[in-house]
Amino acid sequence: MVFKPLKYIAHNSLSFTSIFYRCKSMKEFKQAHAQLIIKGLPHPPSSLRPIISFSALHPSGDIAYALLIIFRTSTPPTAFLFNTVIRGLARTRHSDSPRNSVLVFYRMVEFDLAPNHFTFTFLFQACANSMAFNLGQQFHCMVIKKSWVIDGFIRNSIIQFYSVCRKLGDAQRVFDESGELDVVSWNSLINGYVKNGDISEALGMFGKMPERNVASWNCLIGGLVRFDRLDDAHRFFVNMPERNLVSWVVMIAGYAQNGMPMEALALFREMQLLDQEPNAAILVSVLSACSQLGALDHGKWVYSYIIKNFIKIDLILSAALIDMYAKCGSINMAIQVFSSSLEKDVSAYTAAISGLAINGRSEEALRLFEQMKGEGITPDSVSYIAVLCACSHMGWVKKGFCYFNSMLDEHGIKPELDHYACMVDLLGRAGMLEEAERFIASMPINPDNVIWGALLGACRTHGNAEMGQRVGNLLIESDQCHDGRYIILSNIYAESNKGDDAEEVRRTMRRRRIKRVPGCSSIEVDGVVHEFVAGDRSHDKTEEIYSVWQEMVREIKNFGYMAETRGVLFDVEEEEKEAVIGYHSEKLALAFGFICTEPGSMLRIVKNIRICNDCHSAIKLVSMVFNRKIAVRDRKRFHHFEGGSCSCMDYW
DNA sequence: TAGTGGCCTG
Repeated sequence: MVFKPLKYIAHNSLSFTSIFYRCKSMKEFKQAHAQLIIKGLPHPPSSLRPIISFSALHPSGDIAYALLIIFRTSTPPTAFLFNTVIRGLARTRHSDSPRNSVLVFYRMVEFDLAPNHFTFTFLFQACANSMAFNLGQQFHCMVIKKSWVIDGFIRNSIIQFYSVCRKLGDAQRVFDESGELDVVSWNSLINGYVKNGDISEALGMFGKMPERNVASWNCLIGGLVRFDRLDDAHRFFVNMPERNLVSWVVMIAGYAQNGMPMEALALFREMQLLDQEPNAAILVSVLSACSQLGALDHGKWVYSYIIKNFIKIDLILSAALIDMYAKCGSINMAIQVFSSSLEKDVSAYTAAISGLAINGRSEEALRLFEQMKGEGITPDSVSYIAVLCACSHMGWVKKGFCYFNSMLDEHGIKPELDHYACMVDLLGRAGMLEEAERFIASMPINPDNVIWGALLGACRTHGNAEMGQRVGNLLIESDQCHDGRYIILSNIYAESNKGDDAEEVRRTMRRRRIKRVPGCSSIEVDGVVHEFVAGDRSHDKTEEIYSVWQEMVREIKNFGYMAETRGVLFDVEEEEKEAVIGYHSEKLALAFGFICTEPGSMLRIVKNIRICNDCHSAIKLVSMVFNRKIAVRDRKRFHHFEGGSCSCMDYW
């Protein structure tokens, strides 16, 4: 190991103290400390303080080292030093931390050092951070029994502790019994109600607060976001007297995590216009919004912002970047970010594996999965979703089952509903419908509608009307509000020439007032995301879009394009059916892309539902005839069209 | 992000 030489040579303990304060990492720090020891210099209290503070509190610190110094040096320890170690343990959200905090606390007592206000605040924090209810309760009893004066900090730590442990009755009692409450007491309790699922109580308390600070508003906004009340959250956000970085994080992350990526980006833009510097947490949410939208230009901008501003790419940010590039269809860039990360954890690997899988590079995905295991990184339940997804996209049934079985056998990971859904998808796509149904029957947990939905989709793909009808009706009755299942069932009927049954399903849908979520495609041009629905005429360039597409159709018809009208329900002439599917949203987005971009450049389209057969074959031909690379991301995966073929090899 | 410290919001 190579150590950088010390910049300053110290000759007495006091000058060492100033060196300790300048250290940037634990490695550097230990090197300086070693010099002090080698020189045989003493550890006066003034030099012990920075030694313990650094080792116990610095992000690269080493709490065991701090304890070793306390116990091994001849200088008698002080309550401050013990408090610092307890504080360090309380902050680390590690499962051992409360137990270790208590052990350190007992050693402190053994040294005849009396705990003080700081000690208890840190101990309650440790218990809260690790949800150690019994332990925290014992400390609460101890404080009362010893008639310890409970100051504002201790009281608030106790309220916070009970709130975090979801013991709202206890938290409320401490709150009610205290004569002197401050804004932090209110915030802790409000947050307790939010985390406990009681948003109305939280709102009520917020209304009654004698004074509020920015954290009070943030607590409430965070609560509303948790309850999917994004509009209410935004109203509070707009009206709050002042905002801090956390306010922006709460709101932007709220949008990004609730499927409102456009709103997340709009708010991020507002933040920039106000010259507010984003932090890594905000950039992670912005990247997630870019992933959802497939907005590669926005994502690239975030990446260059990170580089330009020397923002540290930690494990979370690195996984977010990999995910963004992969979900925007730029898989090579995703792999580049992955390869250049110095540190890789299971999330980074999983983002890369899943990225390769959805981009049709399943072999590499599985190779990377094996490499990850080879590096000694244990896969988690999410990695297995990515792996099963890779198998499913290629129809690798046998391999899929091998991995599925290895989850429990090799890593003790119990398959969850998502994994079973992947397996049903794998069997269903491969046309093994009977096997898929038997697999569902053999599941040790109750199958949910996602699983039956996967089977229903497969019934349509493989034209099994009998099973489709059975599964479709079961699904529709168990969840009457899901529009997609009605559509698939009616399509199954339509495709097996049962027009009356198909129409009946549509009638039921209308009777139950089920609103159909429209198929919607977006394309990003010059950093602006343009959205289209089927038959959309709302765009400024509508006339041009339609005429360009008609021209393109004429062209590809010369190369054998025939409109695939099998799935179109309406009882109309063939020509009209062509018109219905002729303006699917992805086709409009594609035509718009042709208008606005240079010939030969790549086009990226994102669709909210699965691409239909007709669009798939039309775009294949467009890629060949017009010599364009076109990437279409549908609900499940990417289709990379080039030279007349698709990366999915027509298996999707 | 550590300097005799502590409670609330991500």
